[in-house]
Amino acid sequence: MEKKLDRRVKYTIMMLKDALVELMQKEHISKISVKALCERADVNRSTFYAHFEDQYDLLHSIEQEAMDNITHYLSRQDYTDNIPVSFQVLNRILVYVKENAGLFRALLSDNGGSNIQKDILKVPEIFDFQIYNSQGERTKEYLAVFAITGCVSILQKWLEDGTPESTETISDLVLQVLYKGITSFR
Amino acid sequence: MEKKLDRRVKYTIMMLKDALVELMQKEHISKISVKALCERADVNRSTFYAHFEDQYDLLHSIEQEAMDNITHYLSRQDYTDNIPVSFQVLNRILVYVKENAGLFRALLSDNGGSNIQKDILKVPEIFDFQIYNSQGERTKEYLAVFAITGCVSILQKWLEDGTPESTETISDLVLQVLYKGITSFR
DNA sequence: TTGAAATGCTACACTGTGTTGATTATAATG
DNA sequence: CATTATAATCAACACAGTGTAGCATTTCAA
Repeated sequence: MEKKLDRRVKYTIMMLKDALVELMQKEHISKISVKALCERADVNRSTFYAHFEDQYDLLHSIEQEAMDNITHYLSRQDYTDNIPVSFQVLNRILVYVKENAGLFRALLSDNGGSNIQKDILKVPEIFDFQIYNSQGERTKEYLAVFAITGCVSILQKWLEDGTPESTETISDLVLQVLYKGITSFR
Repeated sequence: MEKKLDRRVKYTIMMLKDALVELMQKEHISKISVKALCERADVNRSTFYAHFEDQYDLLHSIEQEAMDNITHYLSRQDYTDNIPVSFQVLNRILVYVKENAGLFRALLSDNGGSNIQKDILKVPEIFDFQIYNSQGERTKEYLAVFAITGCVSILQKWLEDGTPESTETISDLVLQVLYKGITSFR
């Protein structure tokens, strides 16, 4: 962790992050130039390069911050259930996501680059696949990527459409399709 | 459909497509300059602009061609089973994908931009969700994106790792996790 | 063989990049 | 408040990729 006591630095970085999230609502990260980003944030381009290498570096910083918030958000939970992800945990995440819909709409959309999906996969507090020890290692890996991308895609659509359903509705939907499969909806 | 009888045009476009697929094995489409692409393809930059607007235009053309091949590949199938996607259909796709592993590794990887996933979603021959008419429209949409992205992510991993498993193994895995959920693997 | 079309070649203005050094503005400290 | 440290701004720079244009050259199809 870095110490950023200086108000100027915090303000600059905040402006840059907000600007990137805004721009990423409409266009892909690769199409966002450092120049346009700085103009939107009203920050000098030299200042940008003093803090980040490029847009992707800034985006990664935003993703990191979001992931830290989520993990911290989940730090005090109980692991009583013997399932990869519980309703309680999932719904708590969704509440946080919905509260920061703009941010996650940018991070999870096609405009992001989908790096964050792999980060989510690595958070053991969310998905616990150790209970599938009877399966081979590769099968577990396949199940993991299937589960996380499937869930994230539902969140993507949910966010793109303006989170019309409640977090509980989405949580139930995700858990049912994940555990029981799509045929359980017949 | 356009007619491209001239050998020169076909050769040029083939070289460009091959070059882009090659470059996309290692770097994101946004990082591939038209200049580098043309150098790799040994095609003049002016010639490139005579056919395509930019890298993305060329990529879209490649995706289109691949989708056309898949749909044509599936044109003569029987719809006897009452399920969204049958083993027969899925396995036939996987055979085609495995035969063109390099191409689909590029198209389906993070280096692509994941446009093709939405194209796949629109092919009614692959996923038939009409049998879920008892469900609400939004639920069906959620199930569809969940199914397609989950399946594609498995294919991505399969391709990245060099398609070590047989097409039948992957087909079985996909259908089981899709229909019965991950808990069926306990 | 010949006309048509595709490709190659060169040059051009334009834009964004990443860096540098000097200057201004502002935060932190005693 | 005054001093010091440092962050942000500004102007300028070389560099690279873009998209376009005109003209020369090569290749194809008839």
